[in-house]
Amino acid sequence: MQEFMSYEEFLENVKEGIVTELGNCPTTPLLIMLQGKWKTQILYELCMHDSVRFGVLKKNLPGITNTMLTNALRELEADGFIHREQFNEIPPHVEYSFTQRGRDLLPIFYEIMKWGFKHEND
Amino acid sequence: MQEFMSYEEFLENVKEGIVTELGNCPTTPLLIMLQGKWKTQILYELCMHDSVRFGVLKKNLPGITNTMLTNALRELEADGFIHREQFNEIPPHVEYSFTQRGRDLLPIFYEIMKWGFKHEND
DNA sequence: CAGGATCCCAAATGATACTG
DNA sequence: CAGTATCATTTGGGATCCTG
Repeated sequence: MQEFMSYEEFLENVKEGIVTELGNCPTTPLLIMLQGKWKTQILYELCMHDSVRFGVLKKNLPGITNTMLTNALRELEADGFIHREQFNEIPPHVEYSFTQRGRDLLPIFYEIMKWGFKHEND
Repeated sequence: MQEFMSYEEFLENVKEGIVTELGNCPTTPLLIMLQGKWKTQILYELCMHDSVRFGVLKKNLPGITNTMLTNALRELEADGFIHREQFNEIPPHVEYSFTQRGRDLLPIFYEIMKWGFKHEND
């Protein structure tokens, strides 16, 4: 697998307008997949726990409804970011965790947090 | 100004569940500001040009309407990401460009592109 | 416990025509 | 050229009640 350009190369290419060649906005598909009011918060919660249950997510996301949480989880699963494991015990429960595809989002969240930190007083 | 933790520290903190302490999902405010069907595409276009005109944006974003483009630009301006400069010549035109706040989004876009590159064949 | 099924509403998006 | 104004439509989000 070929290496992706470094950030310095990226900046250089942007400066010269070369990045456009990479395609029609390669950022878009991911950003579309992350749209929806709760998805990024859910992913953030998953950053914090190796594995997390439906009920815990609901408790940690104040205001979310069953419907919204279920929909968001289903879509995140369909997009391959998270993994769902069902335990048919008594009482039954479900555990959600990152796939590798999902875990690879961490650098993005890191940069977003970094931005937030730098501009928190703007 | 205090330095933000390194990515290695970030991963370590995530692993230990410490990142939560930083606040209630510091990623959220930014992600909310970037919501809307066209905003990230517009910002991407701005990455490519130091300054870009309304008409050029409209041409490069196939399918966008005047209304949507105007709304998105107004909101991006209100959130401090872009700068609007009006030239009252004949014919009149308007140039949009990044503020520093907007330019600081570049590392995020870089990581998003990197993710897209890694997972383009998933 | 972890949802599924409905129904409803507000907001986001969009098409079209017009203007400083 | 760079928008406004208006109206129509789609979609996301949510409340409530029900179930394997």
